[in-house]
Amino acid sequence: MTDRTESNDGIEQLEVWCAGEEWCPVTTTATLIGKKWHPVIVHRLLEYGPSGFNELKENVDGISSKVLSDSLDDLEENQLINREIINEKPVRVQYSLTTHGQSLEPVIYAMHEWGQEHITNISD
Amino acid sequence: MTDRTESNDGIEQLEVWCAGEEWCPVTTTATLIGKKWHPVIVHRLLEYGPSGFNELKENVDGISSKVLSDSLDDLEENQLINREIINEKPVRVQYSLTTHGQSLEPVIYAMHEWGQEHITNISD
DNA sequence: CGGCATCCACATGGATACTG
DNA sequence: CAGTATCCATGTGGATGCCG
Repeated sequence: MTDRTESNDGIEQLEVWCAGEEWCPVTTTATLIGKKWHPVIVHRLLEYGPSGFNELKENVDGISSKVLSDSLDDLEENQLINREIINEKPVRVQYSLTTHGQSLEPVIYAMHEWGQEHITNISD
Repeated sequence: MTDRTESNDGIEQLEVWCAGEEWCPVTTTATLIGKKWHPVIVHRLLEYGPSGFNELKENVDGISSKVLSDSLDDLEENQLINREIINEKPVRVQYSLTTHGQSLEPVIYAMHEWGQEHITNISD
């Protein structure tokens, strides 16, 4: 399972990132943000900055309250975003990225770039 | 919804990637690979090169046949991977990345890097 | 070896309504 | 404004078995 580096026929130029490791960073990252809406939410927070709930709802292409709520919970649990009540009455909440969340920028950016370059020609 | 660029308080250094656009590349990319196993599968194909089904199954941390099969179908539909029968009897199938799939390398790599840097200190 | 079929539990997601 | 509650349809995932 681990000693397969010699069989990299044809892609030797590719650095073998985690061969022989017990856990895989890609797997773990995918577990955290490998959901349909998570990257989008992070992206919106990166792009528009700290946002309120409905503001986020508007910006994330027609996500429902429930799904957004669930996703935000999930992201907060994983310490990627911050939930802050900035006003009690009327209730005003602000979601922002934690340092952790902000550090995802390269990932999101890579996704964005890839999307721009490679998706239009698939169409559907 | 679109004229919010002036409210980017504090993150002006961030290029606004797709403000005002109808569709969002991040969303579309997330739709394609925003699943728990998809990035991992792509990663394994990047790392180990073309692989057979069970080989892939071994390398993707204990994924079940069904889920792997479904995922491969999905990825193939989206033209990210290639399914090639290289032997009829005994059956020998090889999955490899298409050009499209290979172009995901920066995305996967970004995920890998992020995982390495930021996950160990969350622990759980 | 490379799957697909089946069964079944559970998660996810949308719609709608309602609250403080 | 910021959600939660509820209902319900569909999706997803694991286990197991079987087949060429």
